[in-house]
Amino acid sequence: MATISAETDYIQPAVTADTALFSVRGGELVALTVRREREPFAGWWALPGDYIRAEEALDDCAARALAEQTGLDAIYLEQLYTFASHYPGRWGRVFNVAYFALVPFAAVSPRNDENIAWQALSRLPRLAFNHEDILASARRRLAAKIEYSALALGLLPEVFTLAEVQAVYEAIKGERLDKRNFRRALLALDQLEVTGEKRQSGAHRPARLYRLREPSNLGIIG
Amino acid sequence: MATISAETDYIQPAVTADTALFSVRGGELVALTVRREREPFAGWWALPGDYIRAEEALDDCAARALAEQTGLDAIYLEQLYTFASHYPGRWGRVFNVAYFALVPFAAVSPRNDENIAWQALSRLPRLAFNHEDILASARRRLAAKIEYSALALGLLPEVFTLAEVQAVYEAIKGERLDKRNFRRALLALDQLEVTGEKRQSGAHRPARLYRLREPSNLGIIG
DNA sequence: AATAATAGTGTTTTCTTTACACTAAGTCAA
DNA sequence: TTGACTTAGTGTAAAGAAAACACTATTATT
Repeated sequence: MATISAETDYIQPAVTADTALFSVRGGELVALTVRREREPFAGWWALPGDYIRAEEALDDCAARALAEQTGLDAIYLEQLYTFASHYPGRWGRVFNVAYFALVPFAAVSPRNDENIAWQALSRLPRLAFNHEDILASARRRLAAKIEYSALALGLLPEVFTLAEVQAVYEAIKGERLDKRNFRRALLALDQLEVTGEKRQSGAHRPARLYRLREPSNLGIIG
Repeated sequence: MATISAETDYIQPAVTADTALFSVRGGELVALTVRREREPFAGWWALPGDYIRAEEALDDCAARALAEQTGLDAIYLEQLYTFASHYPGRWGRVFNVAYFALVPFAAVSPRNDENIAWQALSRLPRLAFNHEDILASARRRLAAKIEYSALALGLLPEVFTLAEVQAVYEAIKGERLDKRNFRRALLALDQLEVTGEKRQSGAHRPARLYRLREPSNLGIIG
């Protein structure tokens, strides 16, 4: 029987944690990218991420990179998949431990930094490394998860209309939903409450505004 | 804005692919373990796995380790989660990319090697490294996946009775299932066919034997 | 005052899931 | 050879979940 291979045989790769961060802007699903400053792929758009440090936990690395590069803090991150890739020359072997998360659009956009941008998934630019693969994989996971969880509530701003929530779900699932069935199911989650305020957005009846009842445990479901 | 950290800052860890391999023996869920021959944890039971080699893909590494250590070949492996751990001394940082898979019990048991053993999950010995955590995580994934897929059909031998399939599902889910409902749902998957043979196993009516219709695409579902 | 646009609301139908009990076919022992 | 025992095998009814479906309400605009 073969055993654990000889020590000379295994390699010493670099490990990164990279996050596919989703939001919805104008009913369209978007992902956050940051512009790389150094080689390789200097100047390219990439997912926020960093090399892991000695003694650092994977989750912590993903959270730290996100905080450093985007200012986002303390959001729910879920590990997605680990990708192995190989780059010629001195960069060598890289393992990407991919994470994904959802945030309200407003959580990042105020920071008007040219090196951070939301990209619509429907017209994504080329990304550095294998980040396009990571993003595609995260998008599939997102669509699958949303089927059986209240996960997408994490995408919402402070207050919102039910039509806006429906737009988020439709953007993620890529299909139209029935208004009455959607509202019934959403309210049955018992996570929303009415604010009493209304929002006027055109020459028509204004919509009631809602807020999340308990912002704490979102995304844990499922 | 902070950027990708300095090159001196990141570390060069070891990366392994380890597989939680499940089967069912006598209606009980079991996992395959191999005995470690070298330090650290020499003599302990561990999950089959190995350090990844230069240029090797993660999936290939998991498959190779499994083939070398157990003789199993060409089974469906699904990546589960990546764990980071740290061991004092010269072993340093290790990342375990965990996989999980299901096989018919007979696929491994004939090989009567003292250094390979199926362990009942209900009375698992201490395992090397963080392999108990990996196994616990894999068991949760298994239970979740089986809810909405035909995954557990991968656990079956060449031919089998419906009662045996039900025992597999009951072992994984940890609850009793209704015989009629189970059979109806199972046959509705349209993956089984009758062999025409029967199996006598006691002083009672013999059971019809079934086989898988298309052994190829199991586990892909869900 | 009429028009246009989105907000908001229940019921019916269909499908899925669950609960539930008896007959069939074999072995074994008296 | 017959009765007792054991597991195999089968259908239907009820409950619950999901899907289909259309009209009234409220505001701005002209």
